[in-house]
Amino acid sequence: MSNTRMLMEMRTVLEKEFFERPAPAVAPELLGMYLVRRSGATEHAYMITEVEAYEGYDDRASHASKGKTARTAVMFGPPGRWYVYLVYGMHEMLNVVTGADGHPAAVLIRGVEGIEGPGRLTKRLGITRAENTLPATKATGLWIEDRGVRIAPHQIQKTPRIGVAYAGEWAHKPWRFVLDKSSSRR
DNA sequence: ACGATGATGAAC
DNA sequence: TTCATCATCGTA
Repeated sequence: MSNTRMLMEMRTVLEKEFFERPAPAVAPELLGMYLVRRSGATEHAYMITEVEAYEGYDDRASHASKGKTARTAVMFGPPGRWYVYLVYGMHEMLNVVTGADGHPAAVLIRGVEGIEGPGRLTKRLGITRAENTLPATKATGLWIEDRGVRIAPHQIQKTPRIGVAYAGEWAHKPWRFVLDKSSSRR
């Protein structure tokens, strides 16, 4: 079997260790990975194209900055679990918990190939708070796969996070990472 | 530019 | 128990 063929067929479910790092390190590496959804017999995979990092207690844009509560408890738990919450009374937001157990951090998945916007994404894939706290590292209902796509640094656009103007200095951190289609060829 | 729509956290 | 706020989106 050729090397190329092996790469093309590579399908590795991301493990807990992948997520056991600071969110700003994990987030850009999720670009090019595949969000995989199984509903009954059908399975769909979507390449991740837009993410945001929320890191630690001090990040005022993060829900964790208010401390551990019923909602945010999962952020304080082990890495590699889903954190799904409702915002504006109608949109479910999909996050993966990162960092060591006890350290609150997560990456918000804001977009995948063909679906722009965190609310649209969860609606299209049928993701709700029912997924909250479930592992993102088991190939059951919803998980993330490495399918061999490698993203070069010049294809990643860094910007401040969206919708966090209330967060003071933290609003300026360049912790939103977008896969830039126009720079995908060199 | 604005309203929808309900959970959350903090104040009372 | 009430209140302001919210990691957004569709319609105007």
